[in-house]
Amino acid sequence: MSPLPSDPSEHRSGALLDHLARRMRLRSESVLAPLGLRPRHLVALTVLRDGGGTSQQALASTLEMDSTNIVGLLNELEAKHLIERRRSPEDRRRHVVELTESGAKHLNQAECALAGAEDEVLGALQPAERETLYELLRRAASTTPVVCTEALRADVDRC
Amino acid sequence: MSPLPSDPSEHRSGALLDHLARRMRLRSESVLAPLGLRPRHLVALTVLRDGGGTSQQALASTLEMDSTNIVGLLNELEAKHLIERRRSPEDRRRHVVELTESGAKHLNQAECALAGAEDEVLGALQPAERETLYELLRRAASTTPVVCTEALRADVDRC
DNA sequence: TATTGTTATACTCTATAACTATA
DNA sequence: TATAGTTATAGAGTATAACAATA
Repeated sequence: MSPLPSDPSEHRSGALLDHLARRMRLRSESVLAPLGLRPRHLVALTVLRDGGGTSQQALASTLEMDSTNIVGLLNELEAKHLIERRRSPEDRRRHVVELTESGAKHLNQAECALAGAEDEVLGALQPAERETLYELLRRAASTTPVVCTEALRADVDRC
Repeated sequence: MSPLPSDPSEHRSGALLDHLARRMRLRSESVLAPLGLRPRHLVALTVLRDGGGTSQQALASTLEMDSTNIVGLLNELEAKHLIERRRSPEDRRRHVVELTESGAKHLNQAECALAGAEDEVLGALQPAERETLYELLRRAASTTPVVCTEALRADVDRC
């Protein structure tokens, strides 16, 4: 029993994505707990490593999270000295958020620890297939889709 | 800026899965709201369509959700007459949960409506690539991974 | 005694609104 | 007036514990 659409012509990936992400998250929580981190922390650290110093608003936009939740998230990471907040010299309203050296180290350690969780969740796929999956996910995630709720709502009328 | 590991040899898909699933979920909520459904409902309906009549415990195991949350979820779906609960004749403790005709119809309608959301989130991929992605996700989801928290926790020591 | 389902409850995650400071 | 960040708070999602019915 698994969440697959019965009509092969449909092939909606949404439910599958949701399901696998949940499985991965449940296992990641166990793996990251000893490090004092949660999956959400890891996503933020990853973005900061690859995106460099950005404002909190830019971070909120990238993660599609409410900026109020970014505050608490960064507070926790800052308390662990994994990130740093500096006032931007150009615009003193902005906080430039950057990964610390310790943050980068902890991120690498966490990613290594997560290999086991991923092996478990993606165990049905061979290494080459996992690589393909990674590449597809990476490309899909690299674009920031335009949010247009009204247009999406209208879609339901077609059905 | 996007959540990609910087070291190509790592290729951890966990954060990417989390990120894309979140994007999909945010859009799905908008699409499903007019139908009175939420993403979680759709996952359950999909499993029921493909898995046939199962007990609530089996459903909890498949979805890796706590069984107490299954109760509320099914209550909502039953109130909308999208699923039915029947006492199992063999074991009167069990509730056999099945999709109603109306439930199957609403599920198809919802999946059709979700096409727009998926187009938005997976817009960077071509149709053939989306098909590949779907197939990989489907195969990964079709196995129920063994939950072994202790073994996972031990992984962190390697890093 | 063990299992299925349920209720009650607490805890976490997330979003909305109002506030401060800078522009 | 508008923007970046923060705080307070309410809502949804989830898990833990105790219970009822059945095996």
